[in-house]
Amino acid sequence: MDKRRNILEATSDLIAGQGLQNCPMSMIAKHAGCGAGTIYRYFETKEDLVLALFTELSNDMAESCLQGYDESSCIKQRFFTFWGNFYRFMHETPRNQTLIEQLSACPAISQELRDQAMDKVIHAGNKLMDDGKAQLLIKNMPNEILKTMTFGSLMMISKKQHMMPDMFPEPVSEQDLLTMCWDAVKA
Amino acid sequence: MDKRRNILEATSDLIAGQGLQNCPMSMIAKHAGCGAGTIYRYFETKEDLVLALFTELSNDMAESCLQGYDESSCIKQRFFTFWGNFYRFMHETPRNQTLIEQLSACPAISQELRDQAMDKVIHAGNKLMDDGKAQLLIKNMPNEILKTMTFGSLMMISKKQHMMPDMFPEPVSEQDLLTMCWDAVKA
DNA sequence: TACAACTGAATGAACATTCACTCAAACTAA
DNA sequence: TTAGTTTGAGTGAATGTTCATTCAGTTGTA
Repeated sequence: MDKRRNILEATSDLIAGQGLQNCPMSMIAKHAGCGAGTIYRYFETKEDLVLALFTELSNDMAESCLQGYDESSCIKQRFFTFWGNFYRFMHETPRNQTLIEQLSACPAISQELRDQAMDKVIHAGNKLMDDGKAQLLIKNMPNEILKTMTFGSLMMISKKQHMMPDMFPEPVSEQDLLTMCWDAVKA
Repeated sequence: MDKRRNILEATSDLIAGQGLQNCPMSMIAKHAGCGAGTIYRYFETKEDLVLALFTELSNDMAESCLQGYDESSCIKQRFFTFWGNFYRFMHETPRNQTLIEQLSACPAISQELRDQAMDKVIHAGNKLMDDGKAQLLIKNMPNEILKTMTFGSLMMISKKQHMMPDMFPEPVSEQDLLTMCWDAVKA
């Protein structure tokens, strides 16, 4: 009986399925099983709704990334756990992948909010990189570069697998992907 | 006096500046210095206009990537030339970066057209990867993975530098970025 | 009854597209 | 040459559509 939940779920499904442009409030209402006006009892505007969705998704991602992440493990182990979690979050639930993609291109979401949300995910990543550099296991480069390159390659590979599965006839090994990322950043 | 040219240029500027959503035909017409109706003498629909822009941009990118690319050089040299060209195309002309970003999220551009356009760019990349694997210099993995990961990381890093310059107080060395990519794919 | 939650038709704004019109250049016939 | 005629690029107000948002009315519940 949680209408707010229904509305957020419906919005997720529709944005992931049709794209942000092609999901009018009327359609969201229909999928959520309520009238269009009801949405406005829970969200002031459509922009508000999209923002709430983005915030929720970011939190989910942050939580996923830190599952089983143990800061007392060795650097390589931490790297594989953290980015493996991230990759699976995108890859096992393609809806997440598409949502992040769509919402990232949405002008309603300010760069500030985007950073703030992403920072939750990548904050632990900063410490990981710093520790790795201190142990001379990771290239001595700005964290922003190390993180962005890893993030970008995993994001793109999961996107492409999702959008063009034909191009990957044999399943792609997560280990192999993470090893490529590790090779890129390791000293 | 080339109206078509003017219209394409105006569209590029506006999409890069305001985003695809925020550039109505009326605004494009104004910037191109013509009436709204005139655009329809050159492009059947707005979608058509956007498609033409995307095709043109893809061709530019393909041409850029192959500048000074010599297939008789060694693998590492070819890798650095090819992907260095790609990175500079994005990085030196942020408009290109933003345009690719905006147009990639546009549902009007079919996955098919996108691949076709991208393939022009990355076709030479396939041979590069195959040659590299034959010489045991590059990891024995599907080309699609090797290319997508490299493409993704360079794309993301140039995007982030463009959108959030504050996060990169010191200039980022192109050599360092390419070395990271090379380390990721090398055997 | 009162009150909150809910509904979906109605409203108005934004926008792609159309089309009746303008006018300068090209062409023709004298 | 020149007056008359045709052509078609160019124009922008008008049209029709798509939506976000509102609100008068309905339903369910205490």
